[in-house]
Amino acid sequence: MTRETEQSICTDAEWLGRSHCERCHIRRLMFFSELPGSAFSSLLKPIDHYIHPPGSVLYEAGSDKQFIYAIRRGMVKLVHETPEGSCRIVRLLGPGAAIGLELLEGAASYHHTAIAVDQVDLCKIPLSTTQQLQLEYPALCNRIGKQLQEQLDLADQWIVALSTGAAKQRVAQLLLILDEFFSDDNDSFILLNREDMAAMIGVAVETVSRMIAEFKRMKILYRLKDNRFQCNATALMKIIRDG
Amino acid sequence: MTRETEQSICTDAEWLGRSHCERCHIRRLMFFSELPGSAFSSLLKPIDHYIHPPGSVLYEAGSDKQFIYAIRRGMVKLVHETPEGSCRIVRLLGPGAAIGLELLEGAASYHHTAIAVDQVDLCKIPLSTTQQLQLEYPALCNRIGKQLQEQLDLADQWIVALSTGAAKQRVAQLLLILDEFFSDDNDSFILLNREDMAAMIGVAVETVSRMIAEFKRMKILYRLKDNRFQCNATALMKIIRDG
DNA sequence: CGAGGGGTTGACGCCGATCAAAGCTGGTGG
DNA sequence: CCACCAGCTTTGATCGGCGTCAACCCCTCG
Repeated sequence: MTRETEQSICTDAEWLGRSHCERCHIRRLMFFSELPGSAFSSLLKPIDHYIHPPGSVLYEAGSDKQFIYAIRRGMVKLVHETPEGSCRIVRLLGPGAAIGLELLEGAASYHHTAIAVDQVDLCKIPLSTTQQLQLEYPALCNRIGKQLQEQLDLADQWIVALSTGAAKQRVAQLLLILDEFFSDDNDSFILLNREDMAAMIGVAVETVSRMIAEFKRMKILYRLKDNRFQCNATALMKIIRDG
Repeated sequence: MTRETEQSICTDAEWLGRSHCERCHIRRLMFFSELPGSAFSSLLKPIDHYIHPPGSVLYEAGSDKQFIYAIRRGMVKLVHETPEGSCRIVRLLGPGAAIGLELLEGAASYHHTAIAVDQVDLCKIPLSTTQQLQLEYPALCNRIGKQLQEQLDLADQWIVALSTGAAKQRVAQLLLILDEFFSDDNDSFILLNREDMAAMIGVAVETVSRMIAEFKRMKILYRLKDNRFQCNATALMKIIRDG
């Protein structure tokens, strides 16, 4: 457990050990919140707990791995890569979200590439384990349905907020999302790099840079420390409304 | 049943009568495909069958109706309207799809406005009926999960294909989608009006018109009869690749 | 100290939004 | 049956926003 504070910069995930779901302190957030603690005693395959450094690939689109992941900490981006090399980020997920759920609905392989944005802490759940639990506890189905519905809502929001309107408005919407869903105790959030932001809203890197720089000059966006930022949500909403 | 061929132009739905799920000839496509025929004998509330003329509103975002709908025939658009009056279409659904599923996952109201694009034929399922069946037949859960996953995949495709790249490429992608998912026996599909297409890909009506007109001149898109069209998929894919 | 990667800024040209006007088409009523 | 109208589509002209290329800055790391 002393490893928890380490963060080596390598592309391999760090194995933190077996997950102890029955005494997981964030289980109510998580995928298995419906289950009794006793459910985990008879699992055929273990659920493991890993830590991934920023930028590491959790899984690749099309690969046929057999794991679902539950995010405990950090941000994960789901990326769609076109054969021509350009890529578009279709979702940004944080603690409590589960990824790779398409495997449960019969997909032969992952539909996206999943990449850690910052340091990510997650539980790796064998597909067969979920299926086993699903048979024993039908209530787990509701949890899966809820996860899917939440991701569907996020995808719709992505279309409406991040893929519509002028570049300035999209950047403003993105900042509001970071502020709302990814801010910590002191209401500050990590400002993603320009490339990621560009891939989220579908504009050029330079355009994002210009908008962010302008927001900084206007004091609508300001640094707290390191790359933690705060924003003036009211001003951003005004920009989204009035253009 | 003689009413089936009628199509009065009014905003009210035409009631066709009780659905007979146990002998529905497209049930394997539908929401209740997992259930035995006997499941429908003890329903507390009826499942009704309606026909809606083009343009009629099936339900409005935010309203708290208590029905889920299964599409039997026709196309339905899910629309997000901004307070400023502009709107964006986030999904286009056809036979076999179910809409209003967010009610099952605890949403207090519909997340979108649903509007019939052409003549739509659907089953109106009371929320309580689905919940009742879900208790009796946990397998229904899988079906719901599958529906949600399919819609999530559609939403992701919407982001990647219809909200990314130049206007010409987006229109090409849209035509490919219409060709793939909404074409009938003779491989022809209904060409949506320019306003709807514009709301799908997030560009101006005039721009869509220019692109469509250009495709017609290039013989990549050609009318079969009325407003049924065919397209040259290979040429469209080339445009998407090369710009 | 130099190299390299990410961020910022400038210059320029093109795509697409906007406004305006002119076809087209189906429906209505005389 | 034809004239007319309303709504949709097409096309043109113009202008601004944004993509592209390039230079430069700043910070980190070797």
